[in-house]
Amino acid sequence: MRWRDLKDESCSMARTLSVIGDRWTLMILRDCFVGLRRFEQFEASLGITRHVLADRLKKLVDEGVLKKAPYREGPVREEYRLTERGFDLYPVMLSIVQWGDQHMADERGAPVVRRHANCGHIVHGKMICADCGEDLDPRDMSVEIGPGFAPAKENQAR
Amino acid sequence: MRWRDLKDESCSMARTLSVIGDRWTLMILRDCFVGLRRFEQFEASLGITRHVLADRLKKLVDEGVLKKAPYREGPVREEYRLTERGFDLYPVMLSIVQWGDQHMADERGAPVVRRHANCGHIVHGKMICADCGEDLDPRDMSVEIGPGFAPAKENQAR
DNA sequence: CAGATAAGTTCTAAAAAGGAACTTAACAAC
DNA sequence: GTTGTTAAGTTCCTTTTTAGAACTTATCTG
Repeated sequence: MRWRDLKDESCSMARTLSVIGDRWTLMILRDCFVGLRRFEQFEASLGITRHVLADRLKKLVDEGVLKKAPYREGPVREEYRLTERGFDLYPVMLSIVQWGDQHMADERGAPVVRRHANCGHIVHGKMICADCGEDLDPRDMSVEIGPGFAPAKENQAR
Repeated sequence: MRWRDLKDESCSMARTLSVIGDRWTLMILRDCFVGLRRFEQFEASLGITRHVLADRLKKLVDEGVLKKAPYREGPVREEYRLTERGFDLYPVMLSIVQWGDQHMADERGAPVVRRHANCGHIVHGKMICADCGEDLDPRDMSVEIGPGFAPAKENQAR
Protein backbone atom coordinates (compact mmCIF):
# COMPACT_ATOMS: atom_id res chain seq x y z
CA MET A 1 0.00 0.00 0.00
CA ARG A 2 1.16 3.47 -0.78
CA TRP A 3 1.30 5.89 2.06
CA ARG A 4 -1.17 8.33 0.51
CA ASP A 5 -3.84 5.60 0.39
CA LEU A 6 -4.02 5.58 4.17
CA LYS A 7 -6.53 8.42 4.05
CA ASP A 8 -9.12 6.03 2.62
CA GLU A 9 -8.70 3.30 5.21
CA SER A 10 -11.57 2.56 7.55
CA CYS A 11 -9.41 3.35 10.54
CA SER A 12 -9.05 6.61 12.39
CA MET A 13 -5.44 5.82 13.17
CA ALA A 14 -4.61 5.46 9.49
CA ARG A 15 -6.58 8.56 8.59
CA THR A 16 -4.90 10.68 11.23
CA LEU A 17 -1.49 9.42 10.24
CA SER A 18 -2.18 10.41 6.65
CA VAL A 19 -2.15 13.96 8.05
CA ILE A 20 0.48 13.91 10.80
CA GLY A 21 2.27 10.58 10.40
CA ASP A 22 5.16 12.07 8.60
CA ARG A 23 8.73 12.16 9.88
CA TRP A 24 8.80 15.94 10.25
CA THR A 25 5.19 16.99 10.62
CA LEU A 26 4.92 16.37 14.33
CA MET A 27 8.15 18.23 14.93
CA ILE A 28 6.72 21.22 13.08
CA LEU A 29 3.59 21.01 15.21
CA ARG A 30 5.67 20.82 18.38
CA ASP A 31 7.18 24.15 17.37
CA CYS A 32 3.74 25.58 16.69
CA PHE A 33 2.64 24.67 20.21
CA VAL A 34 5.70 26.44 21.59
CA GLY A 35 4.74 29.55 19.65
CA LEU A 36 6.84 29.51 16.50
CA ARG A 37 5.04 30.79 13.43
CA ARG A 38 7.39 31.69 10.62
CA PHE A 39 9.09 29.73 7.91
CA GLU A 40 12.59 30.68 8.98
CA GLN A 41 11.87 30.04 12.63
CA PHE A 42 10.86 26.49 11.82
CA GLU A 43 13.86 26.05 9.61
CA ALA A 44 16.29 27.27 12.26
CA SER A 45 14.64 25.28 15.02
CA LEU A 46 14.41 21.98 13.16
CA GLY A 47 17.29 21.90 10.71
CA ILE A 48 14.78 20.61 8.17
CA THR A 49 15.39 21.34 4.51
CA ARG A 50 13.46 24.28 3.13
CA HIS A 51 11.98 22.12 0.45
CA VAL A 52 10.43 19.64 2.85
CA LEU A 53 9.36 22.39 5.23
CA ALA A 54 7.46 24.23 2.49
CA ASP A 55 5.80 20.99 1.47
CA ARG A 56 4.75 20.00 4.99
CA LEU A 57 3.42 23.44 5.86
CA LYS A 58 1.35 23.39 2.70
CA LYS A 59 -0.07 20.00 3.57
CA LEU A 60 -0.91 21.08 7.10
CA VAL A 61 -2.70 24.14 5.74
CA ASP A 62 -4.57 21.98 3.18
CA GLU A 63 -5.67 19.69 6.00
CA GLY A 64 -6.86 22.59 8.13
CA VAL A 65 -4.39 22.02 10.94
CA LEU A 66 -2.57 25.30 10.36
CA LYS A 67 -3.76 28.51 8.76
CA LYS A 68 -1.71 31.08 6.96
CA ALA A 69 -2.08 34.69 7.96
CA PRO A 70 -0.22 37.62 6.47
CA TYR A 71 1.57 39.57 9.16
CA ARG A 72 2.96 42.25 6.93
CA GLU A 73 1.90 44.19 3.86
CA GLY A 74 4.31 45.09 1.09
CA PRO A 75 6.37 41.97 0.56
CA VAL A 76 3.65 39.67 1.78
CA ARG A 77 4.89 37.65 4.72
CA GLU A 78 2.80 34.80 5.96
CA GLU A 79 2.83 33.15 9.29
CA TYR A 80 1.41 29.80 10.23
CA ARG A 81 -0.88 29.43 13.21
CA LEU A 82 -2.71 26.51 14.69
CA THR A 83 -6.41 26.24 13.91
CA GLU A 84 -8.88 24.70 16.36
CA ARG A 85 -8.32 21.43 14.57
CA GLY A 86 -4.62 21.93 15.24
CA PHE A 87 -5.13 22.73 18.91
CA ASP A 88 -7.08 19.50 19.17
CA LEU A 89 -3.83 17.67 18.51
CA TYR A 90 -2.57 18.70 21.93
CA PRO A 91 -3.37 15.37 23.61
CA VAL A 92 -1.37 13.63 20.89
CA MET A 93 1.60 15.91 21.51
CA LEU A 94 1.40 15.59 25.24
CA SER A 95 1.14 11.81 25.27
CA ILE A 96 4.13 11.55 22.95
CA VAL A 97 6.16 13.92 25.12
CA GLN A 98 5.20 12.05 28.26
CA TRP A 99 6.29 8.72 26.81
CA GLY A 100 9.63 10.31 26.01
CA ASP A 101 9.93 11.77 29.51
CA GLN A 102 9.29 8.32 30.93
CA HIS A 103 11.31 6.14 28.58
CA MET A 104 13.88 8.23 26.74
CA ALA A 105 15.16 10.66 29.40
CA ASP A 106 18.39 10.16 31.31
CA GLU A 107 18.51 9.82 35.12
CA ARG A 108 18.28 13.58 35.59
CA GLY A 109 14.73 13.68 34.30
CA ALA A 110 12.72 15.44 31.63
CA PRO A 111 14.52 18.03 29.49
CA VAL A 112 11.48 20.28 29.36
CA VAL A 113 8.43 20.49 31.60
CA ARG A 114 5.07 22.22 31.41
CA ARG A 115 3.49 24.06 34.30
CA HIS A 116 -0.28 24.15 34.67
CA ALA A 117 -1.68 27.64 35.22
CA ASN A 118 -4.70 26.27 37.14
CA CYS A 119 -2.88 24.34 39.83
CA GLY A 120 0.72 25.54 39.53
CA HIS A 121 2.01 21.99 39.33
CA ILE A 122 4.26 20.46 36.72
CA VAL A 123 1.82 18.82 34.32
CA HIS A 124 1.38 15.10 34.32
CA GLY A 125 -1.44 14.45 31.91
CA LYS A 126 -3.35 11.26 32.33
CA MET A 127 -5.89 9.55 30.13
CA ILE A 128 -9.07 8.57 31.83
CA CYS A 129 -12.37 7.16 30.66
CA ALA A 130 -14.74 10.10 30.30
CA ASP A 131 -17.59 7.90 31.56
CA CYS A 132 -16.24 6.09 34.59
CA GLY A 133 -13.16 8.17 35.32
CA GLU A 134 -10.86 5.16 35.55
CA ASP A 135 -7.34 5.19 34.12
CA LEU A 136 -7.39 3.57 30.71
CA ASP A 137 -5.58 0.28 30.30
CA PRO A 138 -5.43 -1.23 26.81
CA ARG A 139 -6.17 -4.64 28.34
CA ASP A 140 -9.59 -3.42 29.44
CA MET A 141 -10.70 -2.47 25.95
CA SER A 142 -12.54 -4.51 23.39
CA VAL A 143 -12.59 -3.32 19.82
CA GLU A 144 -15.89 -3.19 17.92
CA ILE A 145 -17.06 -2.13 14.49
CA GLY A 146 -18.37 1.42 14.67
CA PRO A 147 -21.12 3.21 12.75
CA GLY A 148 -18.73 4.67 10.15
CA PHE A 149 -17.11 1.40 9.16
CA ALA A 150 -16.83 0.79 5.42
CA PRO A 151 -16.28 -2.77 4.28
CA ALA A 152 -13.22 -2.25 2.09
CA LYS A 153 -13.98 -0.33 -1.06
CA GLU A 154 -17.43 -1.57 -2.09
CA ASN A 155 -19.44 1.35 -0.84
CA GLN A 156 -17.78 4.04 -2.92
CA ALA A 157 -18.29 1.97 -6.05
CA ARG A 158 -22.03 1.42 -5.88
CA MET B 1 19.34 17.81 10.53
CA ARG B 2 19.14 14.15 9.72
CA TRP B 3 16.26 12.19 11.10
CA ARG B 4 18.41 9.83 13.13
CA ASP B 5 19.92 12.77 15.03
CA LEU B 6 16.58 13.44 16.68
CA LYS B 7 17.41 10.91 19.38
CA ASP B 8 20.03 13.28 20.76
CA GLU B 9 17.83 16.33 20.97
CA SER B 10 16.99 17.74 24.37
CA CYS B 11 13.29 17.23 23.72
CA SER B 12 11.13 14.29 24.63
CA MET B 13 9.02 14.82 21.56
CA ALA B 14 12.04 14.48 19.28
CA ARG B 15 13.33 11.49 21.22
CA THR B 16 10.04 9.67 21.07
CA LEU B 17 9.65 10.39 17.38
CA SER B 18 13.09 8.90 16.76
CA VAL B 19 11.44 5.65 17.85
CA ILE B 20 7.87 5.87 16.55
CA GLY B 21 7.84 8.90 14.25
CA ASP B 22 8.13 6.83 11.15
CA ARG B 23 5.50 6.55 8.43
CA TRP B 24 4.76 2.89 9.14
CA THR B 25 5.79 2.32 12.72
CA LEU B 26 2.61 3.57 14.31
CA MET B 27 0.54 1.47 11.91
CA ILE B 28 2.48 -1.60 12.98
CA LEU B 29 1.87 -0.71 16.61
CA ARG B 30 -1.82 -0.24 15.94
CA ASP B 31 -1.90 -3.82 14.72
CA CYS B 32 -0.02 -4.96 17.81
CA PHE B 33 -2.64 -3.37 20.04
CA VAL B 34 -5.35 -5.21 18.12
CA GLY B 35 -3.51 -8.47 18.72
CA LEU B 36 -1.53 -9.18 15.56
CA ARG B 37 1.86 -10.73 16.21
CA ARG B 38 3.36 -12.34 13.12
CA PHE B 39 5.30 -11.04 10.19
CA GLU B 40 2.80 -12.15 7.60
CA GLN B 41 -0.15 -10.86 9.58
CA PHE B 42 1.37 -7.41 9.60
CA GLU B 43 2.19 -7.67 5.95
CA ALA B 44 -1.34 -8.68 4.98
CA SER B 45 -2.94 -6.10 7.24
CA LEU B 46 -0.82 -3.16 6.17
CA GLY B 47 0.22 -3.77 2.60
CA ILE B 48 3.68 -2.62 3.66
CA THR B 49 6.65 -4.01 1.77
CA ARG B 50 8.40 -6.91 3.50
CA HIS B 51 11.64 -5.02 3.39
CA VAL B 52 10.35 -2.06 5.33
CA LEU B 53 8.38 -4.26 7.70
CA ALA B 54 11.45 -6.30 8.62
CA ASP B 55 13.40 -3.11 9.21
CA ARG B 56 10.74 -1.48 11.40
CA LEU B 57 10.15 -4.58 13.49
CA LYS B 58 13.87 -4.81 14.12
CA LYS B 59 14.01 -1.18 15.20
CA LEU B 60 11.05 -1.61 17.52
CA VAL B 61 12.71 -4.64 19.10
CA ASP B 62 16.00 -2.74 19.45
CA GLU B 63 14.16 0.08 21.18
CA GLY B 64 12.42 -2.30 23.56
CA VAL B 65 8.90 -1.55 22.34
CA LEU B 66 8.35 -5.06 20.99
CA LYS B 67 9.96 -8.32 21.97
CA LYS B 68 10.47 -11.37 19.82
CA ALA B 69 9.33 -14.71 21.14
CA PRO B 70 9.59 -18.03 19.36
CA TYR B 71 6.21 -19.71 19.11
CA ARG B 72 7.37 -22.86 17.42
CA GLU B 73 10.39 -25.12 17.50
CA GLY B 74 11.85 -26.70 14.41
CA PRO B 75 11.84 -23.94 11.83
CA VAL B 76 12.07 -21.19 14.36
CA ARG B 77 9.10 -18.88 14.05
CA GLU B 78 9.13 -15.66 15.97
CA GLU B 79 6.28 -13.50 16.96
CA TYR B 80 6.36 -9.90 18.06
CA ARG B 81 4.64 -8.81 21.24
CA LEU B 82 4.34 -5.51 23.01
CA THR B 83 6.60 -4.99 26.01
CA GLU B 84 5.56 -2.83 28.96
CA ARG B 85 7.32 0.02 27.22
CA GLY B 86 5.13 -0.76 24.23
CA PHE B 87 1.93 -0.87 26.24
CA ASP B 88 2.84 2.54 27.61
CA LEU B 89 2.29 3.89 24.09
CA TYR B 90 -1.43 3.29 24.46
CA PRO B 91 -2.27 6.91 25.30
CA VAL B 92 -0.45 7.97 22.15
CA MET B 93 -2.47 5.52 20.06
CA LEU B 94 -5.73 6.46 21.66
CA SER B 95 -5.25 10.18 21.31
CA ILE B 96 -4.36 9.77 17.65
CA VAL B 97 -7.41 7.58 17.03
CA GLN B 98 -9.66 10.02 18.83
CA TRP B 99 -8.44 12.94 16.75
CA GLY B 100 -9.26 10.88 13.67
CA ASP B 101 -12.71 9.99 15.00
CA GLN B 102 -13.35 13.67 15.57
CA HIS B 103 -11.84 15.22 12.48
CA MET B 104 -11.44 12.61 9.77
CA ALA B 105 -14.63 10.52 10.04
CA ASP B 106 -17.64 10.98 7.79
CA GLU B 107 -21.08 11.91 9.11
CA ARG B 108 -21.83 8.32 10.12
CA GLY B 109 -19.21 8.42 12.86
CA ALA B 110 -16.14 6.45 13.91
CA PRO B 111 -15.23 3.37 11.85
CA VAL B 112 -14.10 1.46 14.92
CA VAL B 113 -14.90 1.95 18.59
CA ARG B 114 -13.53 0.56 21.84
CA ARG B 115 -15.68 -0.60 24.71
CA HIS B 116 -14.46 -0.24 28.27
CA ALA B 117 -14.74 -3.44 30.33
CA ASN B 118 -15.07 -1.47 33.58
CA CYS B 119 -18.06 0.68 32.69
CA GLY B 120 -19.41 -0.92 29.52
CA HIS B 121 -19.39 2.39 27.68
CA ILE B 122 -17.79 3.23 24.38
CA VAL B 123 -14.46 4.71 25.38
CA HIS B 124 -13.88 8.42 25.16
CA GLY B 125 -10.47 8.97 26.67
CA LYS B 126 -9.72 12.37 28.04
CA MET B 127 -6.51 13.96 29.22
CA ILE B 128 -6.65 15.54 32.61
CA CYS B 129 -4.08 17.06 34.92
CA ALA B 130 -3.08 14.35 37.38
CA ASP B 131 -2.81 16.99 40.11
CA CYS B 132 -5.91 19.14 39.81
CA GLY B 133 -8.06 16.89 37.63
CA GLU B 134 -8.90 19.64 35.16
CA ASP B 135 -9.07 19.02 31.42
CA LEU B 136 -5.80 20.08 29.86
CA ASP B 137 -5.82 23.03 27.51
CA PRO B 138 -2.56 23.94 25.76
CA ARG B 139 -3.29 27.59 26.47
CA ASP B 140 -3.02 26.94 30.22
CA MET B 141 0.51 25.56 30.01
CA SER B 142 3.80 27.34 30.33
CA VAL B 143 6.93 25.61 29.17
CA GLU B 144 9.99 25.51 31.43
CA ILE B 145 13.48 24.05 31.31
CA GLY B 146 13.47 20.72 33.13
CA PRO B 147 16.16 18.92 35.15
CA GLY B 148 17.36 16.85 32.20
CA PHE B 149 17.95 19.71 29.82
CA ALA B 150 21.27 19.66 28.00
CA PRO B 151 22.48 22.91 26.48
CA ALA B 152 23.14 21.70 22.93
CA LYS B 153 26.08 19.34 22.74
CA GLU B 154 28.56 20.77 25.27
CA ASN B 155 27.90 18.33 28.08
CA GLN B 156 28.81 15.15 26.24
CA ALA B 157 32.12 16.70 25.22
CA ARG B 158 33.43 17.65 28.64
C1' DC C 1 21.84 52.21 -5.10
C1' DA C 2 24.00 48.39 -2.14
C1' DG C 3 22.63 45.35 1.15
C1' DA C 4 19.41 42.75 4.14
C1' DT C 5 15.02 39.90 4.93
C1' DA C 6 11.49 36.45 4.30
C1' DA C 7 9.61 32.81 1.97
C1' DG C 8 10.09 30.13 -1.32
C1' DT C 9 11.90 27.37 -5.77
C1' DT C 10 15.36 24.90 -8.52
C1' DC C 11 18.97 21.63 -9.13
C1' DT C 12 21.72 17.45 -8.32
C1' DA C 13 23.16 13.60 -5.47
C1' DA C 14 22.09 10.43 -1.85
C1' DA C 15 18.85 7.76 0.84
C1' DA C 16 14.56 5.36 1.45
C1' DA C 17 10.52 2.90 -0.25
C1' DG C 18 7.94 0.01 -3.62
C1' DG C 19 7.52 -4.37 -6.10
C1' DA C 20 8.54 -8.79 -7.35
C1' DA C 21 11.30 -12.83 -7.12
C1' DC C 22 14.57 -15.64 -4.45
C1' DT C 23 16.28 -18.13 0.03
C1' DT C 24 16.24 -21.01 4.06
C1' DA C 25 14.73 -24.48 7.07
C1' DA C 26 11.64 -27.64 8.62
C1' DC C 27 7.55 -30.35 8.24
C1' DA C 28 3.72 -32.98 5.66
C1' DA C 29 1.86 -35.57 1.90
C1' DC C 30 2.24 -38.51 -2.09
C1' DG D 1 12.65 -39.19 -1.43
C1' DT D 2 10.73 -35.75 -4.42
C1' DT D 3 7.18 -32.20 -4.26
C1' DG D 4 4.72 -28.78 -1.80
C1' DT D 5 3.81 -25.55 1.96
C1' DT D 6 4.63 -22.09 5.53
C1' DA D 7 6.99 -18.27 7.81
C1' DA D 8 10.25 -14.90 7.90
C1' DG D 9 13.30 -12.79 5.69
C1' DT D 10 16.82 -11.03 1.62
C1' DT D 11 18.15 -9.52 -2.86
C1' DC D 12 17.79 -6.84 -6.86
C1' DC D 13 16.13 -3.17 -9.50
C1' DT D 14 13.04 0.94 -10.11
C1' DT D 15 10.60 4.94 -8.43
C1' DT D 16 10.04 8.50 -4.79
C1' DT D 17 11.71 11.37 -1.23
C1' DT D 18 15.25 13.96 1.13
C1' DA D 19 19.47 16.52 1.85
C1' DG D 20 22.20 20.31 0.74
C1' DA D 21 23.34 24.30 -1.46
C1' DA D 22 22.43 27.98 -4.66
C1' DC D 23 19.09 30.97 -6.94
C1' DT D 24 14.63 34.05 -7.15
C1' DT D 25 11.34 37.60 -6.02
C1' DA D 26 9.64 41.46 -3.80
C1' DT D 27 10.20 44.88 -0.63
C1' DC D 28 12.39 47.72 3.32
C1' DT D 29 16.73 50.03 5.42
C1' DG D 30 20.77 53.04 5.38
